[in-house]
Amino acid sequence: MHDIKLIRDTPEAFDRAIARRGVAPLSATLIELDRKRRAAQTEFDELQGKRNALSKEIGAAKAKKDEARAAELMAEVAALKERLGILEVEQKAHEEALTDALSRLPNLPADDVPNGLDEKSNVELRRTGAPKTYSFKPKEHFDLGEGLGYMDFAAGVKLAGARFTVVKSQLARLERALGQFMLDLHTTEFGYTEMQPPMLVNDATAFGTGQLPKFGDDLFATIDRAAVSHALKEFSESFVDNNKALLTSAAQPTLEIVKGITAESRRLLNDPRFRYWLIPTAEVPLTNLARDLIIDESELPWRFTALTACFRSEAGAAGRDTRGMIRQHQFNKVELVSIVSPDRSVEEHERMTEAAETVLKRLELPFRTMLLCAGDMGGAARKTYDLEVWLPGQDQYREISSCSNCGDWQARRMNARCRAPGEKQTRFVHTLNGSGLAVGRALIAVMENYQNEDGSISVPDVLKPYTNGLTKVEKVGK
RNA sequence: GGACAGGUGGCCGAGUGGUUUAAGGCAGCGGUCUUGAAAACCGCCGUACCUUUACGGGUACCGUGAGUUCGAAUCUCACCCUGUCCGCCA
Repeated sequence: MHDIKLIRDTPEAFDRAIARRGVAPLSATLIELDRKRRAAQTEFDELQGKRNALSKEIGAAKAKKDEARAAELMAEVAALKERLGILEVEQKAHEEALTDALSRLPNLPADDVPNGLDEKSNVELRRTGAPKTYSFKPKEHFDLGEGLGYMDFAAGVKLAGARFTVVKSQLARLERALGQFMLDLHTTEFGYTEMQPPMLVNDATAFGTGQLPKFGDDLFATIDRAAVSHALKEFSESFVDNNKALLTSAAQPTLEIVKGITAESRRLLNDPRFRYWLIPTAEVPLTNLARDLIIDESELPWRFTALTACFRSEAGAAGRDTRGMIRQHQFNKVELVSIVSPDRSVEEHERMTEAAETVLKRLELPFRTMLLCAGDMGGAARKTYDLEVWLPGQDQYREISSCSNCGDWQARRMNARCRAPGEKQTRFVHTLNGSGLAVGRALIAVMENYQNEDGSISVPDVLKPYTNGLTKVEKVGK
């Protein structure tokens, strides 16, 4: 969400910045909406003030038993009423239109973010660790997984559908070890507090981080069917009662009643009260912990980490990465979230990226750090670093982490503020999030980088404390 | 799922149609007194928006939304949430 005051003050700069994200100039439209909104509000406030003053006089007149004066004043107020009603509706309409327009715009890129509209313009900042050389041709993770019998794609399809996988046995253990290792690293060495947040969230939470209103189609949603049934039953009973006339007069009374109840049923299934979104990342619940708060700046930074399942519809990715478990509807991820005062987010962004990089360094996986260009960032971000891990089976670097500084863009949506000790003025916090890391992809990276010629996978040293003696993932039995 | 109670500023808490401009207290901040501290006393102490060069002025907000009224924290309706007890449950 953007600050309309800032747009008002520097419209050209705003248009130039959103142009870098491929959005057409909008400041003129927004400013005009804002002008109408303020005009309505100013007049409304004035009339309301007049009404309040007159009402008070009525009270005084009545206390003095001066009914004639009271009646006179009441007539005066009545004259204001119509205009007041119109202005209220106008003000609300302009305000909603403005908020809606503002909440659909992506964040402005930071000054040091390169221009460009897609990943071709991303800038490689550094490479860490050199890809190993293999005396054999490295396999891709799905061949390794199926060869071991520990990655069952057919079972995933049977149980759920495409883009679901069942990971088994020693590989499942290895994935769990990866998650534990990451959480331990972030909590003990980087000061993050481990959390277990809800994986289903409401509309307000999904709006706060920017999934709604624009990107609802990328999410899975659930409905509380029992609650819907209950509401529908209550509706049906009163609906039939209220439409008894239909039963005797209409040509097709039953049809009319069925139509009414069907319409209500359809409405209830989309009622936000009964709908929960499956989180696409733990960023969503963790960041929203700050929603509607005024946090004392002495408490900041807040640093949270969580290992959760993440759910994504991958609607825009048809045909991409269909083999294997690179791109799944459900995957595990350790997420990092920081809530900081506005003057600290730049340094926190570097720190968070370092935490994510440390995971790959300790696992001794080669990777490169990318600075995303303006057009390739997510809507909430003002600046993003991607970590791309080397996959010898695929012979390329693949994204495994994305660390973003969102500035105050999410904070404005969430109304998340902070206040310096002794200060009166509140400021919007800055929010940051990063994967530390995507656990499913880390499993793939370990498999491909630590594979042996016989198809077994050596366990990285740093994971050995977590695997209960297992040092090599290999096929057991026949 | 059943029964009851409740939702007021950072916290506690009064307030059932008009001097409420939300009492009072706690916490916090400033001051007087004191060598210093405590106590006592005095003062300040919610958020957002509109307006003004500024000083200032105004409006909204008492869980949310609608309604009644000249006027709503207060009355009406719906919804949300919380607590307690009972039932069921991983």
